[in-house]
Amino acid sequence: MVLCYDRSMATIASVTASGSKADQIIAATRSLFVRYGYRRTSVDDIAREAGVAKATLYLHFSGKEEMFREMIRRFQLLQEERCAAAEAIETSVENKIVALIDAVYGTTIEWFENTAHIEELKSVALHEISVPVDEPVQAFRRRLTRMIKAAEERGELRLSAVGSSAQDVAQVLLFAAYGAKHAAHATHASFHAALPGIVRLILVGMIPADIA
Amino acid sequence: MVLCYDRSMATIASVTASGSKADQIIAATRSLFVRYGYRRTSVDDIAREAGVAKATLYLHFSGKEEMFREMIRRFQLLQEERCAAAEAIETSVENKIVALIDAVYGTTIEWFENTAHIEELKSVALHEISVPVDEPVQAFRRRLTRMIKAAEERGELRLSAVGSSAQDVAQVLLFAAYGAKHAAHATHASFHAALPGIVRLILVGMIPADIA
Amino acid sequence: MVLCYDRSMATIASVTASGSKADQIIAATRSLFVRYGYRRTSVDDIAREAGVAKATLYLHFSGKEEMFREMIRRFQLLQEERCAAAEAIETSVENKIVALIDAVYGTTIEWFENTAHIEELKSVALHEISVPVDEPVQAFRRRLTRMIKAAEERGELRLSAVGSSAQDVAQVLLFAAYGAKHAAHATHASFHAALPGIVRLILVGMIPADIA
Amino acid sequence: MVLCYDRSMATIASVTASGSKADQIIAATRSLFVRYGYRRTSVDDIAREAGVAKATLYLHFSGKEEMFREMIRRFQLLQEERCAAAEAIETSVENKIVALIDAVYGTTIEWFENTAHIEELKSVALHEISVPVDEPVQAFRRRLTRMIKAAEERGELRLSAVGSSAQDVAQVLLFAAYGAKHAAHATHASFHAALPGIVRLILVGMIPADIA
DNA sequence: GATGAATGAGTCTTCATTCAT
DNA sequence: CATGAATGAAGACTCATTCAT
Repeated sequence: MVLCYDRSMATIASVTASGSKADQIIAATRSLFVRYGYRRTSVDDIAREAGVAKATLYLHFSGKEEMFREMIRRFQLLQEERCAAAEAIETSVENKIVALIDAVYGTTIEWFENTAHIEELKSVALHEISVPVDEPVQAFRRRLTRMIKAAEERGELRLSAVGSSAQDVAQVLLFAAYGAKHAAHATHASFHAALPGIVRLILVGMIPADIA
Repeated sequence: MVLCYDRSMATIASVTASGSKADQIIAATRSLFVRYGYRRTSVDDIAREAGVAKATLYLHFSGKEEMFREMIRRFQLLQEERCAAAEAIETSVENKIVALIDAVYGTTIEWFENTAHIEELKSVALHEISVPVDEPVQAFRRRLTRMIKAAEERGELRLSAVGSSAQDVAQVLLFAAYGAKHAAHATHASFHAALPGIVRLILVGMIPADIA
Repeated sequence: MVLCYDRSMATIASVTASGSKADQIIAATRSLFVRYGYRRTSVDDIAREAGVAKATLYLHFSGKEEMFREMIRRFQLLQEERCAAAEAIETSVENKIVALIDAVYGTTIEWFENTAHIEELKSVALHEISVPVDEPVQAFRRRLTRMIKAAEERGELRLSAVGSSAQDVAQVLLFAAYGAKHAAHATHASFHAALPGIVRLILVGMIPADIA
Repeated sequence: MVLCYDRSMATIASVTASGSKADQIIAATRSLFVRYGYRRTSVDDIAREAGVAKATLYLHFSGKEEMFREMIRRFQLLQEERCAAAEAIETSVENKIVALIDAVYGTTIEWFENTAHIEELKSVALHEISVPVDEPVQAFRRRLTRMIKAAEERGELRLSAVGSSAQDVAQVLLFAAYGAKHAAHATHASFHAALPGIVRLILVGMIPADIA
């Protein structure tokens, strides 16, 4: 199995490096939101964790919401970078799909440590803070569809064999991967390990005999 | 397509019928938690929505947590009832699988109106209130696996064709359905409509030529 | 030592006998106020302890305050009865004084079981409910003074020996008895046992040699 | 009569001086608890009296209980200081006893303004907040006993004359002083004035003729 | 007479945010 | 830049009392 993305290029550490005060604050924000969720984390907690006075937080960010927004922004930056890397790899379509899903969902698991509060965070982002956390997922779906279409055109996948469109296949892949990400007790490692099998099961009927 | 479960038997209305005060309170609880989540819904809000004084809530329930617990209990009762009905239908394995998934996830979508707060609620249930909301999902997985195994023994599915175990297939079905349930803007209707296609795509390689 | 008062004449049981509903309620009131104090005892608690519905309490009493007033009234009735009995005994002045103090303070200890909440109760009685709980104590002081004066006239006590008035001696006796009553962990029995020694120590300088 | 303790050394003012916010809060706490008792005083009341926002109270103290504890702590500090001063005076045993009692009970009357709520406060301290308010009183009893024993050894008191032990005499002195402190309407001044007479009456039988 | 159900006013406590220094 | 101190608004929960049955 190829290494899906070059971890040295973009790591959590590189995005949360504790250089500036702002970095410390965002690192504290991520850590606490992961552990306790948005609501249960008080601004006091963040200040204590970041080792600064509460008022200092307000020097750098307009409030709790902006700290959250910035934390998400850094996450999406990392995710985006890894996605681009995954698309650039030259390998079989199956491997590329695995790499892309891993870049998106694997990064999510890594950053958010598969926290039980992930969807409280998502819910807050969408409904109270207006961060379009769903947009990257849509982009992901489009990328995946494009990848499958290209493979079909190259003859690497035969969608006609299962009577489904590229959109349908991308959709089901995405659904299954999402489900796997949310399986209880999933870690980045377990997700990483299970992914190829899931992709293979879904694609199995579409791979021409001469390739399989 | 068969009707997955007989809606006249067990509907949300039948479980939240506004007969007693307790029913009114639980109905208000459900409605507000769906709209605003657990934390953002205050006990005052619930009292206002239910049309009773705050103290009355405490006459019927020991606190906010117990209102939540009772709301979940009623949901699980409904879900359980529909699952049993789905398992009892006599039809093709594909239809039965669709019916079972619909009984579990369709009911969830219906009850919680696919709220963006679903996982805040799940998180609160699991971590702060100790309601085992995951247990029914495990039961669901076992039922699904059993169904697939039975179909294989009857020759209705050929797992050997894709080299997967019944557990694997059940797992992927569950992952995909979970993903579909969480798709943005999914409604009970859209989920209901998409489900057969998803199930078919995953099972397509395992259905013997003489049946398909 | 003579028996200070005839217990068969007036006992707590005879005043709180659980005949009527009102009796049950007052018995519950006494028991709970002794155990938890006035504020910490809720009307719910009283209803539960008395085995009646909360609304029933309000049939018999206008509110929590009146239950308290009635409870005090019954206590004072008992105390009064025992005082009269103590005064009627024919014995030495020292014994009579002991008997009188015991009738007042011993009854208090018995009724209120030397509760730590005694003065919260007194404070509530005086300041919020306007029950003159101090009045009986003043009457007691007058009785004691009268007793001492009579003894002096009879030559049984010689106040001139210590240069104090009957009022002064009564006062100090009363102070010391009050202190003994409030000693930590005092029970009715321990108070009863310590009382003669205390009285003797205070009177010792006034007893004529021919009597002592 | 000697001045029992040098008031300029340790006064209520010096302990509650309204320098810091915490001081203001404790001063308000003392004043309100004295006037209304613990339960009847709400945190809102304290905030209003102290002239700060309610949240400010929680900045300085963890809650109502801690405000109470701190108020008691300051009282005990003052009491302790005055006791030490009383013991150091060089004068007759009678005067020293009066001075010591005044340091303990006089300070209590002064600080708590002989409030009717004194024992609700004591009860709350002992039973709900675990402040050992009885311990200083025990220390006081030991000091008093020691003082009497020393006087006996010096021949200043003759306990044999009344057939009592030093403990007994200390006990009765303490009881009587406690009673005087709790006399209705006692003020610090009236207590101060009555104390020497009370002590004298109790000690009168033990003072050798050559001294008296 | 007795009660189950209901409530308005009040309790203590927390939190995101601001401001003078 | 950084902070200690302060706060208004809101949160969950309790209680003595009332009323229709």
